[in-house]
Amino acid sequence: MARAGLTTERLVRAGAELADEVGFEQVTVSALARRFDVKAASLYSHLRNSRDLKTRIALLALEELADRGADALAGRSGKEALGAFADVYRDYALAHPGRYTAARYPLDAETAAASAGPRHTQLTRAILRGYDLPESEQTHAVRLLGSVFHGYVSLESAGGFAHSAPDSRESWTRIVDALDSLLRNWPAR
Amino acid sequence: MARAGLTTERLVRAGAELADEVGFEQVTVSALARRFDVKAASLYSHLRNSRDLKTRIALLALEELADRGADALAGRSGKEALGAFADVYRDYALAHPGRYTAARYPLDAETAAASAGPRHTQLTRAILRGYDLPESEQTHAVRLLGSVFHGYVSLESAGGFAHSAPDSRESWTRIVDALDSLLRNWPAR
DNA sequence: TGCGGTTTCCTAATGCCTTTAGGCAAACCA
DNA sequence: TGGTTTGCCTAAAGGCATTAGGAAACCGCA
Repeated sequence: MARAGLTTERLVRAGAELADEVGFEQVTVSALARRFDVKAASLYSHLRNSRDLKTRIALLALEELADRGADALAGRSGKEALGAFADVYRDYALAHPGRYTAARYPLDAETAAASAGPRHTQLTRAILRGYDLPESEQTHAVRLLGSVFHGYVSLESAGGFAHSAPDSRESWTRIVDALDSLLRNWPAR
Repeated sequence: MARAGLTTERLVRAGAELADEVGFEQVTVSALARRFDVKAASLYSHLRNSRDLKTRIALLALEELADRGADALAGRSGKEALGAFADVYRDYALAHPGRYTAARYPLDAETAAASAGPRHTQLTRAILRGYDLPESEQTHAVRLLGSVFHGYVSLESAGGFAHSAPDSRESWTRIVDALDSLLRNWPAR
C-alpha cells in the first residue's frame, strides 16, 4: 500500500484548514486521519496526542497573526498603524475562524513563552510609540488594546453583533477612532 | 433502589458547579451522572442531550451575571457605575471560571434572544446615560465596553497577564479610568 | 390500604473518538 | 540487492453520547 507521506508539518497545516472549515472544537485526530485517508492510529507517530495537535495549530495561528501584524505595522505609525493592526486581527478572525479560536487555546507557561505570543505584545508596544504615553502606563495600554481587539473579534465571531444595526464594520472603525483618541489623551493618574 | 431525585434544575446547577471545578469543556453528561451516583443514560429524561446541558448552564451564567450587574448599577451613575459594573464581570469570571466560559457558549438566535443576553446590553446602555453620547454613538460604545470587559477577563483567565508586572488589578483600574475618560471625551465623527 | 398508572432510573447496545502495542511492507542506503 | 529503518496497518481497551426497552418506586384514588 502506497504511503500517504504524513509529516507533523503537513498534519498541522491540514488541521488548521480543518479548523477553519468545521471549527476548532471539531478538530480531531480521527477527522484529520480521514482527510489523509489513513487510520487514526497512524498519526501517533507524528503527533504525541490530540492536545499536541491542537497546541501546534495554536502556535501556527499565533505566528501567522504576528507575521501579518508585523507586515501591517511596517512603514506606518500613529492612528494609521493602530487601524492597520486592528484590521489584521479582525480580518484574520473572519477569514480563519478556526485558526483564530486555536490562537486562544490554553498553552502551558513555557510553550506560551516560546510562542509568537510575546511578539504580539511587542507589536502592540510598537504602536504605542506613535503616542505619548509614560512608560508606567504602557503595559496598561497594551492590555487594553489586546482586550479590545480580542474581545470585539471574539464577540463578533460568536455572532454577538450579527443581527443588529449598525453594521459591525462601522462599529469597528468608530472603536478604532475612539482608541486613537484615548491614546492621544491618556488620562493622568 | 432509592431514587436520586434528579431534576433539570438540580442537574444544571450541579453542572455549573462542575464547570467551575474542572472547566466548562470537561462538563460531560457522564461526569455529571457520576456526581449524582447515577448512570449517564438516566440524565436523558431531564436533558435533551449534551448540548442542551451546556446551553442551560450558559443561560444560568448569563442570568447570574446580569443580576449582579443590575445590583451593581443600582444607585450609581457615571464612573462609579462603570467601575462597579466592570468589577462584576471580572469578579464573576475569577470566582466562576467555568460559568463564565459557559456564558460564551454559542447559542442559536432564538435562544440568545430569549436569554439574559439582551439585559447585558440594556445594562451597558444604562451606564452610558451617565455620559453625554449622541444616540448614534451609543451602540458603538456599548460594543466597545462589552469588548473590553470580555476581552480583558478572557485574556486574564487564560493566564495572559499572569506572570508579568504590573499587577492585573492595577491594569484593570487604570483601564476603567481610561474608559471613563474616553466616554467623557468621545471623539466626534 | 391496596391498585393502576406514571415516572424514574437501570441494563443493554451501538457508534465514534483516543491511545497503545505489535506487525508487515515499502523505502532508503550501503 | 539485502538489511535496516520507518510508516502505516490491525487489534484492542477504555471513554463519552445516545437510544430502546424494562423494572422498581412513587402517587393518587378507590
